[in-house]
Amino acid sequence: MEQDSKDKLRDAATVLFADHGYGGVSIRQIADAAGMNSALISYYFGSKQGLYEAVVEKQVRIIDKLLYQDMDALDPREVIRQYADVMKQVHKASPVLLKFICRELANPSEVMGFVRQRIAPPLFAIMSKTLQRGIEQGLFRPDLEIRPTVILLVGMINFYYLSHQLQLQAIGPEKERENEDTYMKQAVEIFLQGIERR
Amino acid sequence: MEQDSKDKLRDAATVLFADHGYGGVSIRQIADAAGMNSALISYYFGSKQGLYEAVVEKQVRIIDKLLYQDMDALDPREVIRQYADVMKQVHKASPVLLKFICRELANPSEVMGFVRQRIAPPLFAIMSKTLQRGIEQGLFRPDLEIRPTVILLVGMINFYYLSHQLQLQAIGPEKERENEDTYMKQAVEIFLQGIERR
DNA sequence: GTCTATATTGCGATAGAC
DNA sequence: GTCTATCGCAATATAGAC
Repeated sequence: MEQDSKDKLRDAATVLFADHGYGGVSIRQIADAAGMNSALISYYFGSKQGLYEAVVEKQVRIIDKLLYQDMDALDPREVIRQYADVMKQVHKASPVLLKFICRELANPSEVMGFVRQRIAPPLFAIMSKTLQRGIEQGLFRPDLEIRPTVILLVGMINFYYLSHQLQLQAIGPEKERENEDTYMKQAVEIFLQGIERR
Repeated sequence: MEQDSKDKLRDAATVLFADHGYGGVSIRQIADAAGMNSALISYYFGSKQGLYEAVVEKQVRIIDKLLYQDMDALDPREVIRQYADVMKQVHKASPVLLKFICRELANPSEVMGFVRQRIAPPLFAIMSKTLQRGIEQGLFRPDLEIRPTVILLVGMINFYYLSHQLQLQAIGPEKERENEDTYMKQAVEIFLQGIERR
């Protein structure tokens, strides 16, 4: 049962850290949620921080697996559409990921800078290249500034999921099935029309 | 000196809470940073939580003051341009605001849901109305879904500031003066071209 | 591998002197 | 209005039994 106990602890910790942050959760709460003893955290992970690192490590692996596929051969517009689609999968595969990212935006070293080091750079590299190709092919406006445009694209795609965490239904009924598909489709459309050469 | 001490405590707390979150800071750290005694926090604010509420209250007041002006008479495109401009001012007036918002996105009730209750609703109301007007005037694509488009706009504008907190320079040199003005100008341009009726 | 028990540290809050 | 001293509690981590 050794691996089983370790996994149970890490899985329970993932949810609790996502919801309450590193400092907002005690090892006893985590152990209780996992149905284990708190001493096992030191045993398996060395310390509370070691456990946190194990949690983050697993989140990063989910992204790596989904995000970094070959996209160089595709039409640049298709890469952008596919990015939106992959992010949908990422957030579905790991509904808590965004909470960790938010925490890190608020405090880039809550425990370690995993977004800054492991997530953002490869993503920005891919997208910069894609925009550059689109400009060279005459698809996109030649006056586009690459970096701001990448930030814009990434923000557009991900902010939808951020806004969801706010439970904003109260401000106006979310229309029937006005769901992530509606949003993504329209966001990508607006972005592509917005950067199109004309 | 009474008001002075109170202000010093709240100001020191603002920075620390922004950087480390509510649970990540002790009242003793706050008092030290303010050059005051920790007992004064209870004296002035009743409790640590009372102090946190005072900090948030002040942040909300900064936004209220800048954001909610009359915009009904303007060209809808102009409202969008002005929104980008006001957000520039907001983030300049309160560089820590975004950290509080991020924390609340990660944990909608760190201590209280001020974004959900006090910031988001009026903003969404204004922008929904503006888009609606633009569609009626034939300026914007009639097939726009209002709600997703508002989320898109708000995300676009604010994600730039979020990305700044990541200190992403390493991923490629930030070009000379490729600053917030460049970003805002281009983001608004792309958005407006993207939602334009054609 | 898992438990109990505990050592140690730091927390928020307050009583009371000045 | 500000300080010192301290109470009571909960935290992490660990020693040692099983």
